Amino acid sequence: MKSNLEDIARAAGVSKMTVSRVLRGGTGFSDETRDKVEKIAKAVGYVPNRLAVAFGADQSGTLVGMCVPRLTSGLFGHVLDGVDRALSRLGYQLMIGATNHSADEEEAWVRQVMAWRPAGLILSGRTHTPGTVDLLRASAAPVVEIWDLTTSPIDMSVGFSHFDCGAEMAQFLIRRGRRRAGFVGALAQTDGRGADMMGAARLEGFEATLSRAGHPLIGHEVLHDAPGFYAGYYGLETLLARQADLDVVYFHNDEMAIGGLAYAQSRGLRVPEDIGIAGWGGMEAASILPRRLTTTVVPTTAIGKAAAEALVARLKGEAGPEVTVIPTRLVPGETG
Amino acid sequence: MKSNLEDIARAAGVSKMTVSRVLRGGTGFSDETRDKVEKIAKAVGYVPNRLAVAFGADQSGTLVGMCVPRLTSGLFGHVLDGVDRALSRLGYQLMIGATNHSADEEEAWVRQVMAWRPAGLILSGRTHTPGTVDLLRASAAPVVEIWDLTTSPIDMSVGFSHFDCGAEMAQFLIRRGRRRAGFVGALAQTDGRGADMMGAARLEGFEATLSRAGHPLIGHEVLHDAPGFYAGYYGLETLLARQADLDVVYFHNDEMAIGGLAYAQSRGLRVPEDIGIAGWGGMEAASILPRRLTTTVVPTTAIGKAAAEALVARLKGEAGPEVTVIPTRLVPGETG
DNA sequence: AGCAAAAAAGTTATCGATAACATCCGGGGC
DNA sequence: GCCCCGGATGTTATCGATAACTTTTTTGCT
Repeated sequence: MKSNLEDIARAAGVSKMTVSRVLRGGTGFSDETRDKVEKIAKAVGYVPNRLAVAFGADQSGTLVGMCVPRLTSGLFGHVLDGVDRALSRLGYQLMIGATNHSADEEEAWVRQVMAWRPAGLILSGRTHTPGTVDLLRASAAPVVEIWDLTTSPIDMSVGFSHFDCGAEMAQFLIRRGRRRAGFVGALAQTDGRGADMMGAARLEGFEATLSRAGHPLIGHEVLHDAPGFYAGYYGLETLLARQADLDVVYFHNDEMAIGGLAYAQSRGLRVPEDIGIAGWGGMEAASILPRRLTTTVVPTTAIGKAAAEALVARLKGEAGPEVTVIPTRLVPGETG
Repeated sequence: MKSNLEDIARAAGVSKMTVSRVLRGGTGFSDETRDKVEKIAKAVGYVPNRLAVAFGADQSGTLVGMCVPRLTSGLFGHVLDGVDRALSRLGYQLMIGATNHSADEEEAWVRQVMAWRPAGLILSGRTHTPGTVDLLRASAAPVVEIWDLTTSPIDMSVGFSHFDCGAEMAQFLIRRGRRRAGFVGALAQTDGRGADMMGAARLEGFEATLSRAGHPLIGHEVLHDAPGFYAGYYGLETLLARQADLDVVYFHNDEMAIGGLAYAQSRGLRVPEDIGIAGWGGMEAASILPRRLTTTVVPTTAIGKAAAEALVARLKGEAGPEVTVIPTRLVPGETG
């Protein structure tokens, strides 16, 4: 059923080349020829073969690969949306993958995708295997690393500093009079190798700033579990069993913070009077809560959009920015 | 930097064909040749060119296109995750797109993707433009329609019946003694053409069952807004302004139901004593609530997995099931 | 009319992998 | 010694679009 340029050319009594020129809207043909070719192309339902075009050019031209840690993350869903809106409007196709927080899975994905000769890639995070870096450097495709900012990106970087997020939250909580802070985090899924803590830089920034202010971190609990509601609930339970005298707890993300909030309520602890709760990420659903969660809002869609735009600029030969900072915003709320 | 079979062949002193045979793990070469070729391929960092393979075969072989209404939807994020896990394990690549609830945008996306000659497609919903259907029928690629079940799918269908979801909820609420039900929904984004109500079949099933039971739907409010927390909040406000005597309200989804819950609380209405609230979808974050939301849980990941498996079965020439029903589950909760 | 210039159209080569077919070579059977 | 067989390897054609180039036709001008 599929027809190609030659079929149309034969039907129109012209050459393939003329058909190609007409359908790409170039010049070098008469109005009469154009009408005839366009009519036939429409009649036979011609669908161009990008495989052939891409193969001939030895690069896909309009294929962009994007890899995120998890497809089920609300935050990355919005990043993906920002990228998709910006790219699809310009005729690019998006090939996606998930690392499940494993650098090895990322390498496997990059290897698969490179076989399609993508025009560009968007990766999440700044930690990659040496094999991944080799693959990327060997190709001419521009790469945007999003989320964690890198001062020395492979190519380009769009995001924010997790360290600064943690530091800012520490400062804020100290200003609000908190003196005995704890932290509840989550481990990324292991993959044989040691598991990294997710958003570890946030804890570092938090801890360093607390120490500098003279009120060091009292305790922390890192769960080996998906960073969701239940991990927050049980994480706070475990942490308080060890350190009952905390006056504020900083959570890995809003879902976990909400879980912590639920635990505090179940124990009869008043928030924020008895204990403060702070999250991170700016989860939409947090607006469910009767009182606004103290958190850091991450402009996810803007990151996706900026990443797509930086990539496209580079693809068009313009000198895109090497590092784009998308500032996060601490939202005071009523729980911290 | 990129090398091809010929480079390796030259270095190894053999022909391209022999290299191809070795790297694909076939037969017809000596151990000595295999070792030499494999060593060189690794040394030069050979990455096969799937563009060339796909082009030669006149179909991509391992490229699957998937289109969802919104990338930011938590439910579809999980569907996407189910599909990705099932497919990436088998070496397929996933090309995604979003319709933003517009059949025309879906057609545009399908047209773009067909140019890549995908091995198969996964679409969401059963409403497509005639142009989309033509494109799909003209290609040999198998198509899985997910989410809404269709009795007459283009090819295959995996999902559940929205009508039945609505009907089941109506039965449940009547059993709980509700007699004056209302509904709050949301319009899909318009695209010039008339906007369809999202999940319209759910309202139909709800309404039909209520009528049959002798307690017809009293009122409904359909907002022209994203189906989120605020739409639920203001939707209930508007509905109650017109019909103050409702004893239960069924919402388009859990986000909206939670918004409705917030409005009820702000008005001093007791839930479920003064008014019942029911949602749909099984949003994870709903577990945040002090009392469990009455809702219908949709097994999103299972739908994605089943869709991927049905597609792969068809691609392997097996006769996959035409229609796969993934049952939803009504969760009673304490709000309805 | 004649001729140059521009417009319209055609030809050829190319991209990488692979199926299908062709060839080469050594060893065993007669 | 010759022939056949089969394992190892090489050769050719192919897929669709397009860049670069060439040829043909038309137009405009004197």
